[in-house]
Amino acid sequence: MIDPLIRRLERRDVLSDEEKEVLRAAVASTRDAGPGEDLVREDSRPRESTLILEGFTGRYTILKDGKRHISALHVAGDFVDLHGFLLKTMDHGIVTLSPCRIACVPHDALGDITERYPHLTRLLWLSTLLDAAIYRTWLVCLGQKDALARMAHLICELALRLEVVGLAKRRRFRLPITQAEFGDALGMSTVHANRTVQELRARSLITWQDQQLTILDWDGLNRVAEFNATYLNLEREPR
Amino acid sequence: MIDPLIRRLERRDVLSDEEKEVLRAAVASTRDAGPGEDLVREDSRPRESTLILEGFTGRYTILKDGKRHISALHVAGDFVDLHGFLLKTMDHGIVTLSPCRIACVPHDALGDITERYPHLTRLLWLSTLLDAAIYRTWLVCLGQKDALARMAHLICELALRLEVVGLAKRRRFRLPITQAEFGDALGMSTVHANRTVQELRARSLITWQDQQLTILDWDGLNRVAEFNATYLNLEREPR
DNA sequence: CGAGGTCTTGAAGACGATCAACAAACGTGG
DNA sequence: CCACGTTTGTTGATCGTCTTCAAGACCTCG
Repeated sequence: MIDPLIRRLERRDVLSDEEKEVLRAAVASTRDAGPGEDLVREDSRPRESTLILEGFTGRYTILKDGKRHISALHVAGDFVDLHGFLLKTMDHGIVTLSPCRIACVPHDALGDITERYPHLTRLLWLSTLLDAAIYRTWLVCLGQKDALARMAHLICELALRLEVVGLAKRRRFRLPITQAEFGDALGMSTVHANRTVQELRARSLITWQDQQLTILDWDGLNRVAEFNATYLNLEREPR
Repeated sequence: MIDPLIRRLERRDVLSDEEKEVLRAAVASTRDAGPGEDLVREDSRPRESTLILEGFTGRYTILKDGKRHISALHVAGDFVDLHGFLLKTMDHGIVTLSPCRIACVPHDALGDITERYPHLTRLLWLSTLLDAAIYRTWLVCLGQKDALARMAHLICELALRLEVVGLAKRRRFRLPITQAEFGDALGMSTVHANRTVQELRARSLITWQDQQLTILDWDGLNRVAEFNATYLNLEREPR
C-alpha cells in the first residue's frame, strides 16, 4: 500500500523487512481525495502527517493581493507534511492538484519510530532533507534563471522523481497539472507559462497534450535548464 | 562555546542538561575563518558538519554564466551543513560573508546521537526543518513579491533570527554583508539592490550604515514585506 | 598615494506582467 | 443528445519592473 514511499526510500538506502513493516503499521488510514481539495490548511496544527499514494499535490501560499505561489509539487511516495510532526503549526496549505489517494500517519506513530528505530528515523529525516534540497534548487532557478530555463528545469526534475516511483517511462509521464498551476510554481503569469510551454514545443524539446508530457530531447532540455541531478540524491548508500 | 545553538534550540523546546552536554561533547574542534572563505565546497562529501558560532555565512550556487545565487544566509547558532550528515554529497557551497568562528561536529558524533538520544535527534531534525521553512518562505517572496517587499522581508527575518541568539537589540543589529551579496540572495542585480535599499531609507523604514542596520518602523516594514513570523517557529513546545 | 572594493547614479533595453478577447475542451443537467 | 457554463489554452498589445552597461564617488587598506 505504501509502496511508493518504500520505493523512494529504497532508492537512497537499504530498508530492512522490519522497517518496512513498521512503516506499514504506522498508517492509520487511507482515503481518496478529489482534485482541488485542501489536505492541510494554513495555520492548522495537524495531529497526523499525510503521505501521497497516488496523484499530484501542491504546497501553496496565498498573498494578500490574491496571488498564489506554489512552493512545492508532490507526487506519489512523497510525505507531504512530514515536517508538521515537528514544526507543529503549518505556515502554508497543501492542495490536491489531481484526484489523489492518500495515507494518514499519526504523529504519535512517528514519535514511536523516532524512539525505537534510529535508522528509520534517519530515513524519514532524509525525506525532509530531500524536500529541502529541492527548495534550494528552486530558489536558484527562481532567483537567477529565465522563464524557459525554469520550466525546462522543473520538467527534468519531475521526470526523474516520477521515474523513481515508476510513474515515468522513457521520459514520458502523466502530468495532470494546468499551465496556470505550473506558472504559480514557477513564479510566472499564466499567460507567460503558456508562451513558455509553446517555446519548449517550438524547440522540439517536449510535447505536452492530454496531460501526457513527453521529453523529446533530454540532453537539450537539460542544457536549457542547466540541470544537474545531484540535488535529487538518487544514489543508494548507507545513511 | 556552542551557546548560540543551544539558545536557538531552547527557543523551540526544553533541553536537558544531559542533552546540552552531549551537544558540547559532539564538537571536535573550533576555528576561525576569514571573510570569503569556502567552508564547504560544492560536490564535496564532508565527514563533519559545521556550526556557526560567530559571523555570517551564505549558501551559494554559481551558474554557468557566472551569476551567483545565495539560497540561504546563516548566522550564529545555525548548523549550516547539518543536512550533509544524511545527504552525503553537497549540491552547493557555503562561504563566509564575514569573519567567522565555527565549530566542527563529526558525522560519527551525529550518528551516535541519533542512535542514543531520540529527543535530541528530533531537535536536530527540527533544526533542518526550520531551514526548510525559511526556504519555502523565500520561494514565495522570490516567486511573487517585488524587490522592495523581498528586501523588507529579509530584513524582518534577520532581525528575528538574530534576536533569538541575542545579536539584535531593539530592532538594531550588525549586518556585515554587502549590497551585492544581498542582491544575490534576493534575486536582484546589485544596482537594483542598491536602489531598493535607498527606497527603504526614503520611506523611513530603515537606516543602514557602517554595517549597522536599524529598523525605524517595524510595523511599516512588516506591512511592506507582508511578513508573518509563523514560519520561524518561535514558540517553545514539546517536539 | 594608488588600488580595489563598495556604493551610487543615469540611460537604454529586455523580459515578463497585465489586460482583453477568443477558441477549445469539458462536465453537467435538461 | 444537445445546450450551457466553466475551465483551460491561446493570441495580441501595452506597460512596468528590473537588468545591463557605463561611469564616477567614496572608502579602506596596503
